Amino acid sequence: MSLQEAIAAALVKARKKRKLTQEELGYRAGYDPVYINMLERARRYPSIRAIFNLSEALGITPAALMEDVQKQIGFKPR
Amino acid sequence: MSLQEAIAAALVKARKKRKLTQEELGYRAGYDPVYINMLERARRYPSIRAIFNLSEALGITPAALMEDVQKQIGFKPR
DNA sequence: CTGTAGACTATCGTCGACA
DNA sequence: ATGTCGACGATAGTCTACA
Repeated sequence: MSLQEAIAAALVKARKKRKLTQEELGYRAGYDPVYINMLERARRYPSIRAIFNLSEALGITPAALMEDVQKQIGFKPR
Repeated sequence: MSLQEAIAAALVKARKKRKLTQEELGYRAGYDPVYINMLERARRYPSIRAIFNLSEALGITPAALMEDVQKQIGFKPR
């Protein structure tokens, strides 16, 4: 599983937990729904700015989102 | 303190803790030293990919780096 | 409600040079 | 060892439209 795919999966999971549509999330985070869709299909790497905006709209911390991603790709600092 | 500045501060702090130069960090993380310099002067927002690469080179987790940033800007999920 | 496409603008990240 | 510049190619993110 690539980093991009892990981010996509983490975003979908967090959004569904909050029972939001891609469109609602886009609106709340200030992004185009088409872009949200691209992120969830692993077509784009979000900037850290986007991560913060999306996290806030999702009601989770960026750190928590990162942890979810780390687990999926088995990240280990050296 | 802006998000950009918080990221810059967190990166400088982590790099100095590891006693690396900007050049060494750039080399280890696979980025141009000029770019590391830009990040540390708050001139660029790193992509999430860069965050992962930099974190690995810094020997910390991306989540830990994000927590440091969150604290500095007082991030609160709604 | 989600996925896809194309064309667009803004920003990331590289590179050579110099102080 | 760091800071700065300008130019550049690559990629983030927008917008309209349709299935």
